[in-house]
Amino acid sequence: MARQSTRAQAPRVKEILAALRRTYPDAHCELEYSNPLELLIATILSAQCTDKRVNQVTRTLFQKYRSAADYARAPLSELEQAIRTTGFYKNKARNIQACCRALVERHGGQVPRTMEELTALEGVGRKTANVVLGNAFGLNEGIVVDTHVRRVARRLGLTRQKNPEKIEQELMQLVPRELWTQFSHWLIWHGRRRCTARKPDCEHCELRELCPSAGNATVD
DNA sequence: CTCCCGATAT
DNA sequence: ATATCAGGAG
Repeated sequence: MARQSTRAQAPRVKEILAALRRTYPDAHCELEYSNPLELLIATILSAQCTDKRVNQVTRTLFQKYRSAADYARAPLSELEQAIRTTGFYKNKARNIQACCRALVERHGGQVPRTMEELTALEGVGRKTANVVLGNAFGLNEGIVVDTHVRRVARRLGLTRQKNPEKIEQELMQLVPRELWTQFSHWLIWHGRRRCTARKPDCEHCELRELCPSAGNATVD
C-alpha cells in the first residue's frame, strides 16, 4: 500500500502544529549560553548527554574560556578534565580545540553564519549547525533532528525515515519554514516531558488523538 | 557499521 | 543491569 504523500498529510500536520503550540507556548533552547560561541560549544557537548549536565559543566567552563583563542591555546588535558562528566570527553575536547583553532584561523575568532562553513568545523554536523543557526542567529536554514525529534516525528507518523538527514528533508516539506526552529523545540520538549523513549505517557498526551502510535508507541 | 563514555532513570 | 541522553567521525 502507498504511504501517505506530504500533500495528504497537510491537514493533519496543521492540527499537530496547533496542538504543539498550544501545549508548549514557551518552548525554547534549554542549553544556557550568552553568545554564538557559547551555544556552539554547549551543543558540541550535548551529544548523548542531558542539557542539565551540559549546563552544569558550562557554567564554570564559560567563566574560564571566553574566546575561541582561549580554547585554541588551552592544554588538551585541561579541557578534557573540564568537560569530562559530559561523556565522550576525549573526542569532544579534541573537536572543540580543533574547531576553535579553525575559528581563529579562518573566521577571525567569530562563529560563521552559514551551514557550509559551520559543518566544515570539526565536530559540527547538521544537527549542531541547525541549533546555532536557529537559536544564536535566528536563521531557519534547516530543522534540528536530534534523538527526540527523530523519535517523536516517527511516532507521530510524520516520517518513516531513520536517517537524520532524510528525516530533516521530509519534515522541511511538511512544516512552514518560519516555524522550523520552534518546531524543533516543540518536539524536543514533548520528547522530554511526555513522549519519552522508555515510557511514553500516552494516557495524558495532549497529541493522543492525532497520534497513530498512541497506546503502543513501539517505534524508537 | 563501529567507536567514543559519564551520569541518571527505569 | 540496562537503556538513554539536544551526535559526529572513521
